[in-house]
Amino acid sequence: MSDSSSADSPITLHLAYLLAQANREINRQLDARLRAEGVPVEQWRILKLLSDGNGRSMGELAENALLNHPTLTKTIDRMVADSLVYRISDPADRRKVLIYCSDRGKALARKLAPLALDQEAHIVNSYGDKATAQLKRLLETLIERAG
Amino acid sequence: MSDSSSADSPITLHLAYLLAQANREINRQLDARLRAEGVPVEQWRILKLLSDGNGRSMGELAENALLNHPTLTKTIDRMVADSLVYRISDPADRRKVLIYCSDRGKALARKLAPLALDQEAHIVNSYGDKATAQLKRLLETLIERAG
DNA sequence: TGTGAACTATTGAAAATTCAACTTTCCAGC
DNA sequence: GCTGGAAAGTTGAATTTTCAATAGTTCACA
Repeated sequence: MSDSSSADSPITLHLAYLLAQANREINRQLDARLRAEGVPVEQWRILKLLSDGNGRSMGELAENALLNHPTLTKTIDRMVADSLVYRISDPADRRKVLIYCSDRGKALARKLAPLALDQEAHIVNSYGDKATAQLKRLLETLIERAG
Repeated sequence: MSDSSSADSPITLHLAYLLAQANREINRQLDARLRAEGVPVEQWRILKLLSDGNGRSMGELAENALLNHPTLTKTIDRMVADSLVYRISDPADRRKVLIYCSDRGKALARKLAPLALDQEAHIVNSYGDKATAQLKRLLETLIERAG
């Protein structure tokens, strides 16, 4: 009988590798569009998260923007310097700092949103409506399980 | 009628975001296991790629290890310092540099492979055999289309 | 055969990220 | 009310990554 337990599959078939590869490619495309407007993807994510719901703590933002705390602190520093967002100490818990989008930040988010949607539309276009929906569903449940 | 074209979906539903999130989570888990052995994921990928086929050029490796050239050069520098791999100028094209795994590197790759497989096994276990296979298939074709 | 364009890899400076330590604030239990 | 431990954010040093420029090879073609 064949011994599949010792047949070590190439890394190109590992789930972790496939995810890294797909992520790299898709985010590279998105980054190219956004950088043409002078905005790195991390900042786009933050702007979009805030326009989905303004006024979030650093911890919440770090979690959702997929950044760890010190990185987020420094990214927010840059965005504050660019007047895209501002900090306000949370009156309900003064350990926390809440981040808000400025008008300038909101305007930028509105300008960038179509770029991101258009990129996704292009993918859906060449990849298929159903396949994309299915992929999203699978990713959502994977994240849910893994988290 | 409802105007779905202007309904801007939250970023948590964007494909690029879902991929980034899933990738972060799965790779975080893998990284935790590998770092316990003192090896960052990038180095694991390189070791595994070389054990799948020894003697690759920097360009080929960069492509497959999902690293850009200068980053790979410096990563290989570290691995050479640790005697995991070595460089040989390609006799057929002296612009190229071929990377080979040392015996030490091969031994490390053999030691690490079960960790990576075991992690995947855990995912398959909680996530389901079919769902995993389906996800992999979708990712493969997405990468193919996007590339 | 020799010249210039394209390709491969590396380098050094600049920028971003990470790690560990630190400050401030909150809260549970005494 | 105090006190000590936990939580939230920030900081500075060290590491890593990135960008732009460089050096060495190869190849097409005049």
